[in-house]
Amino acid sequence: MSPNHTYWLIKSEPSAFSIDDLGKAPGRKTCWDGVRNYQARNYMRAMKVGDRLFFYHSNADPPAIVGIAEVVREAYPDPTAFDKQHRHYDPKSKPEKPLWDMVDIRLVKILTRPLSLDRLRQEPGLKGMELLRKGSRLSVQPVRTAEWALILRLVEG
DNA sequence: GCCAACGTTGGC
DNA sequence: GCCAACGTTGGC
Repeated sequence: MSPNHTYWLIKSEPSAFSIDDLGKAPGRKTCWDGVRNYQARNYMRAMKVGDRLFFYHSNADPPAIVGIAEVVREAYPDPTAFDKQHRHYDPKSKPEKPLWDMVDIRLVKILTRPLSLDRLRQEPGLKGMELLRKGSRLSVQPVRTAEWALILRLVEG
């Protein structure tokens, strides 16, 4: 088993960008812009093409893992940080010295049966999962291989 | 809508 | 370097 992260979880509020939005995007691809947290950014920088991600709906009813995606382009500067009009504008990030990065992802599958946060909490094997940690707000986080495999088994019923 | 948890900012 | 104030996240 590789010591490097290969699995991740990314959060999105479905009212902002949902798994269905990803499914309807050209090529079922999107750039994952707008991340403005250093730890989340660093995790994105560690992503490799082919890494898989769980797509999680936060601020949703219910909050749940709703799909699987994969990394199709590794970290590169997030242009929304340079745009004064943009909601995620950050004057600290300059084109000649970008502070914030993004990756490109592609939808792999939409889960026919989403796995709710409640359901995940019922799994003893997921006790240490970052998503389930009290107060956890990281929007990009690593998922352990064992956690990934366990969740896939739940997905398959 | 509430509010706990968290990250960032800025005064000192 | 400390820490209060503030803004945001996200479950409920």
